[in-house]
Amino acid sequence: MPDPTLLEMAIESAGRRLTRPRRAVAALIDARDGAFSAADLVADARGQRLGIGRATIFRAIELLAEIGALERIDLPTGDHAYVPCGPAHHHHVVCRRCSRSVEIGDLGLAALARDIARKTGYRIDEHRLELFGLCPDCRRVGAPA
Amino acid sequence: MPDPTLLEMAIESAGRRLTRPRRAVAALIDARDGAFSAADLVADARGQRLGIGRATIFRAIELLAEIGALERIDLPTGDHAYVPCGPAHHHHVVCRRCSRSVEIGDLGLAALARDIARKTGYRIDEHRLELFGLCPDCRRVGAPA
DNA sequence: CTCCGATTCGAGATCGGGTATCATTCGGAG
DNA sequence: CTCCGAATGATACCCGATCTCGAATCGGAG
Repeated sequence: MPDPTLLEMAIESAGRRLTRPRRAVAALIDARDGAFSAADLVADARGQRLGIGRATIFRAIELLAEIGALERIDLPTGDHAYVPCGPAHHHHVVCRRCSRSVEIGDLGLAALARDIARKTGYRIDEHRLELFGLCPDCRRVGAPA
Repeated sequence: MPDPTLLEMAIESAGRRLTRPRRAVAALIDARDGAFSAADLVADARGQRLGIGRATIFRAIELLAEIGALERIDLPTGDHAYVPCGPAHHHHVVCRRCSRSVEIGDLGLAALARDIARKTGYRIDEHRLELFGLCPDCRRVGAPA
């Protein structure tokens, strides 16, 4: 197994077993380069006749999300998708056509959250910012939708 | 029908029929004062022996969301919930204990989005910011969780 | 007020993402 | 190499949400 991927290393350094099915799921995710749904991975696995069980794929996604190598985002449609990402606090910009996403840093949001906390009296524990649009490639190629 | 509620007026002014089941759903929502799930409304309706069909409740929610009187938010758990709200662009702060929510204005987010667009090259069409925490009441009452 | 067509409803089937169960297999520490 | 708990996979199941379709309702025209 040359060239252990980032996802594989993340699993290992989290002290979880690096099993064949998990490697396979990691490979599927790497092959995707963008946000994907659980159903996408299930379809990919079936298409490649990997003998990966449906439940295993969901469990692998759950695991990767737990260790912070994956994050669930909520599409404007209400569907769930997942994006691979690093451990630091950040947010995502997702292309609504090709699903490629980039991470962006905090960008002053923490300060904004504090501001909101002060104004509303709420204690803010958690926030989520998601941005959707067209990536540079899709802007060029497609109609400006 | 004295005292037409905001939700009912929203339906009417959108040119949609103001039917009895829709009024009933609007009343259920008004009685809730906070974020709720579709399942909550279904349970409420059953509890009150309103003869409202399941599908009708979902359709009413969909309608209210379409006309902007309701907005779907995505809880950190991945579940969907809905909050009644006005038509202007805004975001929500939701109490994770009692589900009461307050709207907050744009607060410079549009500018932030423009900034992000410039940095990433994406064309940002849509963004969503959701904040979760404890409302003032729940801060006082409960343990500081 | 009455009538009529379009809209909306209600009941139930169905769909699809996600989870639970459980016997079997596997990773990897020792 | 052995061994045991973690992980797997097949399957059944759960539940939120949607689809279908005949029946009931709404509300504007007359």
